[in-house]
Amino acid sequence: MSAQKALLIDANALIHRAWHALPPMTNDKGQLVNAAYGFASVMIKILGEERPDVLAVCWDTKAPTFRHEARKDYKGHREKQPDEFYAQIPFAQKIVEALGGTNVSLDGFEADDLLGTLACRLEKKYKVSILTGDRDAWQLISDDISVIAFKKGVSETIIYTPDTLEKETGLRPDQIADYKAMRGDPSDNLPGISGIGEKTATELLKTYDHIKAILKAAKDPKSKMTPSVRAKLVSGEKTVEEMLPLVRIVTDAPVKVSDKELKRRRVDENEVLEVFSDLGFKSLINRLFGKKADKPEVAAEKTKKLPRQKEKPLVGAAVDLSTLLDQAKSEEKLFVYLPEQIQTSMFEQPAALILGSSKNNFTLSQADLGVTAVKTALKSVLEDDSIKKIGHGLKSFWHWAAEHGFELKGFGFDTELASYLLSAGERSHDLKTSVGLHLKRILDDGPENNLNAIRELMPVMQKELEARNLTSVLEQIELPLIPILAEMEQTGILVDVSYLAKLADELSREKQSLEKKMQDLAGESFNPLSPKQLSHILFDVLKISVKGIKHGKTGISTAASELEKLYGTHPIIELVEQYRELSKLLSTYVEALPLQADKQGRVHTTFNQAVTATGRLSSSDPNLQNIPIRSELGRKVRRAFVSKPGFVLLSCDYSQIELRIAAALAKDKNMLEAFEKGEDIHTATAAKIWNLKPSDVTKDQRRIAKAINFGLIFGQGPQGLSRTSGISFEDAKKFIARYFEVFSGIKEWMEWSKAIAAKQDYVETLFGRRRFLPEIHSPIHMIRAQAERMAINMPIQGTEADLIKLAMIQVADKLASISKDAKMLLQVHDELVFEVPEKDVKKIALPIIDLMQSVEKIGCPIVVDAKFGKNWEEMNKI
DNA sequence: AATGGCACGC
DNA sequence: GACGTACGTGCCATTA
Repeated sequence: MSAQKALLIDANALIHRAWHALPPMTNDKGQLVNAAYGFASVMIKILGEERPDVLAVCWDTKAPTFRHEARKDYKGHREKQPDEFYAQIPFAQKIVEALGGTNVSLDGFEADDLLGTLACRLEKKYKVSILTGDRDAWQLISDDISVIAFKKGVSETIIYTPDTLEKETGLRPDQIADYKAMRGDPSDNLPGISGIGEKTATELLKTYDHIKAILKAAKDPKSKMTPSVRAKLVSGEKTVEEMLPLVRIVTDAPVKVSDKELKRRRVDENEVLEVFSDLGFKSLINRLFGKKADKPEVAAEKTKKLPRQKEKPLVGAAVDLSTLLDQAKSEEKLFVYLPEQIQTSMFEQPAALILGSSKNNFTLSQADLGVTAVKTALKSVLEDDSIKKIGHGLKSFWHWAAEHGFELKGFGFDTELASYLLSAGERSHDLKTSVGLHLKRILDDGPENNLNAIRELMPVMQKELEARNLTSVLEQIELPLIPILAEMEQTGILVDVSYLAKLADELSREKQSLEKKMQDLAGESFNPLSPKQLSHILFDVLKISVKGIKHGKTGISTAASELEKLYGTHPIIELVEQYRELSKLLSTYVEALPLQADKQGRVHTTFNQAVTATGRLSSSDPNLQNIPIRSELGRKVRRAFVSKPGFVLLSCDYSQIELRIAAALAKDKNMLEAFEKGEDIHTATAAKIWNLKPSDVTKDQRRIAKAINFGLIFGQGPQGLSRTSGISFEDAKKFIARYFEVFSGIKEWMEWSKAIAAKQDYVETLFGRRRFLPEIHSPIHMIRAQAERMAINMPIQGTEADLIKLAMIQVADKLASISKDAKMLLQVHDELVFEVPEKDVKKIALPIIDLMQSVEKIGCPIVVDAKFGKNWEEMNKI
């Protein structure tokens, strides 16, 4: 039997947060109830999550505490809140009672001390969690006591155990009081030792373990402390000793309540109903009991005036679950909405689910999900491929389903993806925006309204997709891709955490030595990551010549491309570049990745399917599509991505895919010919430009040809070419002219693409995915030119995206049939990464290569290179 | 919290 | 006469 749970709450912290976080809300009696409302909302949420057996809610009292007596100015500058705030405290206390909890307070002690006392007492019998806003409670943490803290606002929480505390602060719970005594606490008006801040205090505790040892060492002239720190400590000793009893949380306050009294009582629904309806909290009633509130619960003072929903659709009437699921079965479709998707604050519904048929809705509560019969019924529908799911962002729903033990099947329509296909490049494809754009009205808040909006949006969007020939892109590409991406995200990729720790050590040391070298050169200390400070050092202090250097809005640019021009003028330039690279790799990858890994050491990215303007995926949290590869140092980072024992990573990438697509779209004879012969494309290009035999092409000529080939994909001009390949503007112009003579098909296609963009306002990929380019008509040259480059790039990049997405669908299917252990892990635009059993690499790689190459006949041969290895850096060709 | 600058990938 | 290669994400410093 698992241990019983006790939940202790710092009520003052909670209600203060709610008071500040929420706009004024008045109920129908004219009472201000925002703080009580927020308090209740968080209580409900946390009780649902924790389900504690003991619930004690601790309050400060008005009476001065021993701390005030010791220091007259304790918490001296705390702002007094208006009476409307204090009036809500009794409301909150009533709520606690109704929810089966016990209010605890004691004159002369703060809530913290009561938490400490109760935690220590209950720890023997219960797993104790303390919900609080401030860090003082960290000192109470133990193996059996954890602290739940609010992260931002109150919507997210973070749980501290001895381990996580150590990780975040480097300190043990018993060092927290010492820390605070030295550092002080501005919010309590406690001074601490002046000159000892966060860093020094932590360092000292790490070195000397506790305050006594620190003070002792401070008096020892032979100690390793710097003289200034020593001096500060010696003069601050008295303050510290005065502080210590104040910062220590009391664990033996004379609290009278017995353990038995603290046991959570059965919640009397009628009592809750009475308290909440008395306060006017209709939505909370709704949340708890699933009953419908007729009106918005409280008349919030709206800051914005919004037109309301035009008319309430004649759907959405509530029915019971089995009726609804039967309807779904016979209609072969099911509308779904996950309320947490739009959870913007703590005050909305906790995780539950709304289901809909064509005419009815059913709201599933968290509690419903605990019922076996409900789960069974749900499973038969969610896992039925023939019952098509319709929702907004079905990938999230897949994850939700997986967490609850369902394998979601049947992807019928996704309003988010539809919105993306209809207007890729829009910043947001959220439901509110879609409703505004396609239904021409404002979406009212509330999960049911959201589900109803999805139901209303679908036919409208289907028509628009049909009109733009985008139905097949949705049905053949985007919808089937959903479960594949979801599974890749769920699987994650293994990172070698201990290797990264070593690397972090090595790089930090290197970073410090660079810092020192730069300081010596500059003669003063500065932050090389601050463009302002850096440019001051370079151009004012060191007086490096600035000829030909760009001036940005804020001053002289210090971007790498600009610093390159200063190469050789001063040794510091090189160091700055190294320093930047190092910091970037450290902060973005080496230090960040281990924090993102799960217990098995795997990191799970999110593949965003509705972000890019061209149809590509993007990856975030963490972004695994920009793992370094080019520099020596970067490859060290890449090495951290590894396969699990007995497996290897397999990487299959499309070779020169964008250029092949360009050749195919343009039907350019010469370029297609080069690809058909299987020649090295850049050498072949050079050979054709300069009328040479391929074997006579020099390295430099190949390099320039390669630069032009790349430039083509981006719509680059002579200026760009001269910059990227280091040739003169005049030469660049000549080469480009010659290039277009040889590859006249390419030139013609580029002109055609710009023209077609101007004619129809959009361009499209081989599969019909569109990007709208209204700027193509701009009278401003620069804007128009930009749109023209997009008109060239999008069909190429977008076709690539379509191709690899189609390949992923086929490969995922194949993979399932040839190996149950092999997994697809990542997509990096032209590359797919798999984790496969070591012994089966070839058996698996060959069909994958085959599928990727033959996914669509585009009129140009498609070639896939495959490599495998124990990590993502050292890989061998297959 | 939002913005600009910079750096990483394809 | 001017003319800055497409598409992304994340970190840091700065400003508000």
